[in-house]
Amino acid sequence: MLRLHDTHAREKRQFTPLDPQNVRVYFCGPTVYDRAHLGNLRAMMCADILVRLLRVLYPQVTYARNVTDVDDKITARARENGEDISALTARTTEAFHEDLASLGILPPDIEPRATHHIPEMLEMIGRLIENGHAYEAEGHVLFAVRNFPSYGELSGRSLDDMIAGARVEVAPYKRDPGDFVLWKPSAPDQPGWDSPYGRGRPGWHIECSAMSHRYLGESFDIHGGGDDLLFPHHENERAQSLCCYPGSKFATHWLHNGMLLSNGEKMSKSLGNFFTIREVLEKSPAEPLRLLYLGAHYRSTLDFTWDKLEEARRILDRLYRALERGDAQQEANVPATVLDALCDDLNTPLAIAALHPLADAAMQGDQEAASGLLAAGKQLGLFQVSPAEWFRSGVDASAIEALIEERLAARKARNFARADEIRNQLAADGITLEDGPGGTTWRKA
RNA sequence: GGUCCGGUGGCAGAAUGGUGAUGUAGCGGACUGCAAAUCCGCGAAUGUGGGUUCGAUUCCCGCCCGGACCUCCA
Repeated sequence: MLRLHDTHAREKRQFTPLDPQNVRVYFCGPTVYDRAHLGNLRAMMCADILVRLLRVLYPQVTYARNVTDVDDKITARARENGEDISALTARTTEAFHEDLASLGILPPDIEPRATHHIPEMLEMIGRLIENGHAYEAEGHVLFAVRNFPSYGELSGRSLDDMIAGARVEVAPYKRDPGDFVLWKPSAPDQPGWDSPYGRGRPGWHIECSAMSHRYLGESFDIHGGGDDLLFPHHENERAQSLCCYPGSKFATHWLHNGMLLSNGEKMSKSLGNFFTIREVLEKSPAEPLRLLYLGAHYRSTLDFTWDKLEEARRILDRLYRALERGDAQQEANVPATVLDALCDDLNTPLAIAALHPLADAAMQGDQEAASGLLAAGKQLGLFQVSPAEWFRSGVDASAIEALIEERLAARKARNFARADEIRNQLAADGITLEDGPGGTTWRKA
């Protein structure tokens, strides 16, 4: 029994799928003009936790996440780089996939690209013009917000308030300042497709409406993305889709994740607190980053700091140690404490807190607890490697073991000076020794 | 300016109309040749002023502070 906060209702609601045999989820994916940054990762992580949970609760989940591969930022970047647009988007998409894969984020079932769905978008635009929700003006096609009474309902703002606070000049061809572009004309050096309105390219919002419709139908279960997409992107998607397919529901649940800050401020290149996923993964294994994200509820603002990443690594050290000591076995069930936490609006901080008593028991040799811990961690996308890999991969084990042997001999001879010298030498190389009743073990510090 | 969200121990972070999880850090102890790891124990928090209530951290209002969005940023 899953409860999710629904942005539209502004409260937690019991999740009831339209079709319990096939839960359908759409998340807004990346615009592929540059490497993904830590902020982009937040939404992808949120979707990952959601989909992983839905997969244990329902027999089938169809998860679609688009790639926006036509956009003025892409055009501009390709020009700067002196690179073909298609080369830029292909390269960036591949990098995006690599970054997410290293964090254990499961790929979507369907990953539609905007440029492959121009006909679907034009089809929707045509219908919207026909039924009076859109109009042509100076080569543009615009959506008429005033013809859609519940415009603003999703994001909780009134059209009049928005216009009062507007800080951008309104294009003269708009009938209403709130109208937004479905299709816009392309200059010869901009990407474009032939259409009844002339050669042009789609507005941003229409692609998600067209692709969600194509793959998930007129009505589907969950639509998600970052909080910053709520307005205008999701508001506009909803307006387009509902007007295009009267009687449909579009998304029945809306999920929005909070923003990520870096050192207390919004990431920006000039502040020096802007990090791509790649940059972080060059300095840290991936799992601490995942744990850092999961340590905050998805709807709250999350502040990324290197100290938190380090703390996450220490927590993982302890959890992996518990798995090792408890000799965790695969394929146990996820303990109810963890599953219940996730079912309460994806409460990952509570789920992680529930890991610790399992770790305590596992530490004392409780294999059932250790196996439960493993299953729980895997449900959260953690424990992608074995404890042995976590603690001891990537270094020359035989050299270390030789030194351990030498140190053992020194200790037997009560030559502690030599024994400590060896331990300090290994410590300097990032290796920590642990003398236990069963002998000496080692791990990466 | 408009709309919205949030302010919990040193730090992170749950929960709740009635004794405020968990982690991390700190401190003390056990264990250890000394460490590391582990175990035991300790101290430590609901921004502020009102209101509702037998009782508020939780609900309501004001204030202060932080953040997001306001036409293409996850």
